[in-house]
Amino acid sequence: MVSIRDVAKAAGVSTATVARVLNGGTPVSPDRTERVLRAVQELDYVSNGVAASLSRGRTGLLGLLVSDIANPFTAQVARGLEDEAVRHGYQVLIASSDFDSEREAQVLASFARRTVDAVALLSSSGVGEGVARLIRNGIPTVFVDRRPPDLGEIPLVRTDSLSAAREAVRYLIDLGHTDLGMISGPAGMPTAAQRLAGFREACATAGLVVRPKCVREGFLGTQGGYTAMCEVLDLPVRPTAVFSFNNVLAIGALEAVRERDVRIPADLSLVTFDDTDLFPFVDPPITAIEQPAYDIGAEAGKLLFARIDGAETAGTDVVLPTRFHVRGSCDRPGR
Amino acid sequence: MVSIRDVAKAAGVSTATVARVLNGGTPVSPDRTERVLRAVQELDYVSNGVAASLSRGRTGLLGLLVSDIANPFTAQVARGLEDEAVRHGYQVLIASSDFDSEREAQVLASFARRTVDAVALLSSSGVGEGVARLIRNGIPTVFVDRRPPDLGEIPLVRTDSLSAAREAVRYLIDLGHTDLGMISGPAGMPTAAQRLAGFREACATAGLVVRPKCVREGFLGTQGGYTAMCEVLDLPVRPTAVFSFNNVLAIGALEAVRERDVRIPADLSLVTFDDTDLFPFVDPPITAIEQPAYDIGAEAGKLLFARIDGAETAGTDVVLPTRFHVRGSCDRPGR
DNA sequence: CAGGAAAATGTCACCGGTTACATATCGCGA
DNA sequence: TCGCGATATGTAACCGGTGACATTTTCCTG
Repeated sequence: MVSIRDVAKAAGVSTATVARVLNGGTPVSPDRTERVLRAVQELDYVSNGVAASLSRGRTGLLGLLVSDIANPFTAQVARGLEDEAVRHGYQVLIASSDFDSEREAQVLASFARRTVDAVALLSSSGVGEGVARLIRNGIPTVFVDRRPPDLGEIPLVRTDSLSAAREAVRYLIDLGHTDLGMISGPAGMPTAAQRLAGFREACATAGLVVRPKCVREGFLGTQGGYTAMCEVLDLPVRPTAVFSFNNVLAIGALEAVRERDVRIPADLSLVTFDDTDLFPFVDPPITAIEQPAYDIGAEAGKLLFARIDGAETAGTDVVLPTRFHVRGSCDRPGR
Repeated sequence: MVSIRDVAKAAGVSTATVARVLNGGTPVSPDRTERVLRAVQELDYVSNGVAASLSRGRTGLLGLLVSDIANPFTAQVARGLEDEAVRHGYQVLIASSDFDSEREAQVLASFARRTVDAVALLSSSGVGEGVARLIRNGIPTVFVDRRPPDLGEIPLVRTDSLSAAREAVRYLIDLGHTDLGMISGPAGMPTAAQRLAGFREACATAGLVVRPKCVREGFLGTQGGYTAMCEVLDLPVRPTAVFSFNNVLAIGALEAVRERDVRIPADLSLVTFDDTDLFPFVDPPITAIEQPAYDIGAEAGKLLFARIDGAETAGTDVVLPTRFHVRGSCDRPGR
């Protein structure tokens, strides 16, 4: 492996001069500059970033902990974060946890060991100790989409789940529905709690009673949505409208619906959090709440780089707007 | 920042002993082991992975260059690769190139600088010089899905695009279609060439003439699919069936179809490469060729770790099977 | 042409683990 | 008790840039 010393020797200069030529900063005479560049060329020298990181105390790495990078929402967020990172000369280390808190802890520990310069967290549970260590080590951290309750001082980038859910459910209620159900997310997940709260609020405001059996906590993945929807549809009396926690669960829910020959929207109205390119083309087109996933990621990146550049970001929550797409999956009940 | 020397001092041992306790290998007396562990605990010591990487000459990083991590196929591949990486104690550095060859070159250069232990390439163009440098530096490399023509010796993990396309198109022909169109991908992309070749082969075998105007080269993104499909649909005589290069283009194509009130499958049959969770629920359900994206990523990982472990992998191409899902987007022509 | 500041360049300690090698310690048989 | 191999432990060079500081060169002023 050819090192900076080899280049220095070949060019007949000191390592410092080589570094100066390559990294800029202090000027170097044209003559030497050229000699160095030629040596670099001839030796096919590639500077060792690991050594540079060690010396500088900066890795140029951003850690991103997600539950599953294959989830479209997550992937969009990742992309937004990455673009922001690239803008600052950074790269992104992505790790999926599958909502496994042990795995989460491992990932955070590994981020700490690698001394990533900042961490974005888009995952599930508390990960308390892991995050605590990041904080202790002064690694800028931001939560994305959701944040454990006990970590309020760390910034969060999110959408207003509660209001968005409330509005969507109100839309159902305004259509005339009085018996609503929800395919919710895992109880421990803050966004699940918020969307459920929005659902309940809207119902309560309208004076509607929510039957407990109509609210199913789906574990994540399409399978969870399927199971939950099955339970709802197999009730002796079905609700006339269902609100889904996210698009993945909604897809599972659609499977259950199809399996039972339930007609949407005639027999059942459906609204879901999270939009998808294909929802407009589903039979019927799915009414959905769109989250600006890309922007969420980008915003998280901005926050992190602000911190890296020395700004104080504690307590800075960023709330991005949602968009409600009314399509064809809802109708008045009893049609 | 507390270092191994601090721990050594606190425990009253040498740094070597600390390293031995933490990394295993040579045994350490129980007494000292305990003192070290306590010191680690008390000082909240986190080993510096950068220093370790420099010293060991291994980073435990896998570089993954993709065109866009937000693409569902890509994200699945990434996930497969990541799971394999985790199994080996590795993490994945993901970078998107947006098919920009300059960006690709930058990413590869940065992978080289970071001395990632291996690289998986799922991107577009030649990236010739960048890849050449990886090879020169002995960094194990694998292509995923597609490989530039001049780099045959580097292993590739893929599906058999050509046959899959041929079979799908034959399915259309067997339905009675004689005037077929294709929304193809960018000409430079090997998979685009292969799928197009499969399309042409099937047509040729059946003695069908493909009208040049019916084959549109869509640049990528839904927008590209939309534009291409518009051009096809605006022909004086429309083909009766269209084969789409991938699911993203297909979504764009669906937009064009909807805009023009073309009925699928009555007026137009549609088949696309790449499946999606939602295709079964689209109106009509989309007939599609599924690629085992996750497995492709996992397989790529296996190949890389085999190389890292010293195996010779040059020339080892892995071809994974596709699955053809017949749904509702195709019918006999003229119905 | 001396003198001195500015600009260019060189030297080298340092970042923090790792590991080859040297040294110390222990156990056991003679 | 001595001696030797086996085992445990310590020492320090090394990985490859970086950048503070020292030194040299350049160039301008008087």
